[in-house]
Amino acid sequence: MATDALTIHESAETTGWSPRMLRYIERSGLVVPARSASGYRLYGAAELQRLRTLRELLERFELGLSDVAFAQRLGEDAELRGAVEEWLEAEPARPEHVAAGDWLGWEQDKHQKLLAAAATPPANV
Amino acid sequence: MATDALTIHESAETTGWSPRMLRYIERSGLVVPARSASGYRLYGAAELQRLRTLRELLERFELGLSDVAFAQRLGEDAELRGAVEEWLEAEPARPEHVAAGDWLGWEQDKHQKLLAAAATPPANV
DNA sequence: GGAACCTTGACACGTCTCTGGTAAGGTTGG
DNA sequence: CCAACCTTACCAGAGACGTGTCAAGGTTCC
Repeated sequence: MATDALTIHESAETTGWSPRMLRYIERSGLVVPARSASGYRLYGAAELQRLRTLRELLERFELGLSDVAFAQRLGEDAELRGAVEEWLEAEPARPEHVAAGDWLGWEQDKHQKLLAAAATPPANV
Repeated sequence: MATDALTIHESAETTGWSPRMLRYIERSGLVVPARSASGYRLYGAAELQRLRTLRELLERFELGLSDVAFAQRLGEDAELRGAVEEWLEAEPARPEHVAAGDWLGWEQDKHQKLLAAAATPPANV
């Protein structure tokens, strides 16, 4: 039945994660494999790739699974994203070269940031 | 600006945080107050407001300081943001062809639908 | 039918987050 | 000068995160 779908142990070997962690990652909502009729996890090529890149991502930036999970939540929950964005935009006294308003512009669409160009950050204190 | 700047204890009282937490929040990079010549923390009106809204933000969405800190990091580190964004954009469990081995266990993903209908129509491949 | 898988659930341990303390020492202002 | 602030630094404890392991029970397949 399963064409190229791997079981959890096979997936573990090819991705570098442990079976335990694959279940944990699934629980955290980051990589959710399909299931066979009897409930076995089936990891397809997409999931496997995702698991490998996830590994790289975490190591490269020293992130935790919870960080990526939160980022995902940000991408899914517009209300949350808006609230966080709003809070962060009220940058108090941290003058970096940060473009306020643009940053969380993921979920691609276009690059029409009307407000970014208009409002100029205040003369910092 | 020495006029309306509060000390850490005063700020604690007006924001609801404890002095201890104000230092912790500063350490996490979320609200960094100015310092007096001798090193005393000086919270201005902007910081105080930020602290209050931070409180609301955390409670309203059940976030942790680390979550907001990570969001801030996302906003500042373009490379990180790009990497995370890229990872998230890769289709996670969007089964078009996965529907072959259909299983009944596909349950949650509830608010995904709700929010999809609410505000973020795009987000496709 | 039995070996070799898979599933969920639970115990466990180290580390981190979030808070609160306490201690040792500098600042401030009456 | 001294009380009342402030500072940093460390101990502590509940809870979450990241893993491993083990148990009891279904599936698969030869």
